[in-house]
Amino acid sequence: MEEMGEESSRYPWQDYDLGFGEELMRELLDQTTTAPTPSPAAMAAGAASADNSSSSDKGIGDEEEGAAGRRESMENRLMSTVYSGPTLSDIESALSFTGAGAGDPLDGRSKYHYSPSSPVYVPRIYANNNHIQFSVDASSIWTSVWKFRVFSPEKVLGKMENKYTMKIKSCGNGLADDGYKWRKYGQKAIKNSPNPRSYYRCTNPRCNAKKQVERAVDEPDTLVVTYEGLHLHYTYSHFLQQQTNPPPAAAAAASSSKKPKLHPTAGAITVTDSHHGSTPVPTTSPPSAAVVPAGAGDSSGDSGGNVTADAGFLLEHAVPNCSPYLFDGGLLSDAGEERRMPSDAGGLLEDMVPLMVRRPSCNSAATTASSSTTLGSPPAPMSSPSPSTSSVSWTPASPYIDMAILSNIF
DNA sequence: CGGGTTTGACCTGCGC
DNA sequence: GCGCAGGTCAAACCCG
Repeated sequence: MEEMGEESSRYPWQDYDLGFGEELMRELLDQTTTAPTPSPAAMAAGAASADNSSSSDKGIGDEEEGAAGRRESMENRLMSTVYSGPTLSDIESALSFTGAGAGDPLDGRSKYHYSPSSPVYVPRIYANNNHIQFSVDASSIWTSVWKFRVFSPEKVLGKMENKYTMKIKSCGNGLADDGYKWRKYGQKAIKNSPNPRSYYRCTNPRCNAKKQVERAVDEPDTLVVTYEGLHLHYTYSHFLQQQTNPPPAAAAAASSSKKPKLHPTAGAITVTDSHHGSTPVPTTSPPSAAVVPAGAGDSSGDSGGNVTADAGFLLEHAVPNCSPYLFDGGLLSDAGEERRMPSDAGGLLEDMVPLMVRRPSCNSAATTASSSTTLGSPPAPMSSPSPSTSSVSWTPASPYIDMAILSNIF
């Protein structure tokens, strides 16, 4: 409790930058700011739906829906072509928990506000230079700082670039396992930084995903991880998961015998929350749902069913729920309809992005999204307060493929 | 022996 | 063109 006060002052907010082109950004902001309101309410409603599923997200009037629809359409346009980083709802979902009596350090510039009564966090959006910045109040949750940036559309589309950076609070020397196997192919001293940068490449031969890992200069216990490229295959964890979904114990046993040597010195990602304090999460094992079944990534025994998301990289296991706004339903889902890949997909292309980014199965009703080329995720209000819907339920039958991404690939 | 890491060399882009 | 810094390569090494 006390330490959280201290921690929260260190990381009162989690910001998400989207480096869109200026013009697009302006357009989006126009849409956003001129919308007759509802967004905050809608968002709050969506957020609140974690508890009172469904009814709240229907409370939006037609007028508001229209405005929201336009905005979402624009957002969809942007996001479907540019974005493949962590969705806001991913993060927000991960952050969701009750009883956050946080203050609001960004009141002046915020557009959407944290609702004290809401069990989850309501993102806010505001312009910051050439970036649209989202913030999720995380002051009383944990000390992790997430930050991602997607570069301008022209870069992304033109060069298949797809970068985003995250800061991950961790302890120990290890790296968080994000579900993929990485091979280190280089290390380089970086100017003005005492910490070397390590270069990793996905071990899958047909995948050119890469990541860079370095320690933050000012925060030695924070890892700065930059992902680049797209994964064209399942996560390692997913294969394990598919082994007939063994019971957790068996799965854990199986996984331990096959545990890949990813980062031998890995410590743990530690996320501190006001309820449980630091919760180290093993990072060397495949964080598969089979290994870390629903709830394993959670607060292990968190009676309230509140997700404390004690694994920085294991968000999908900790909190797979989705909420239906902004980067989630509005931006990243397909008109409220789950897009499913044929079940004979054969294990390809389920994961286009790292675990942290992906969205596990969201099976609830949808919001108003209209885009058909989205990354993502069937919108799902956070109707389930428990973290029970983890990647366990995310079977090959319901992968999410962004057609925009596919078009870039092929 | 296979797979991963280490590390110096090499390549490339960019600013001057 | 030159130098610098970041990114990549690949041989040597390590480890289970």
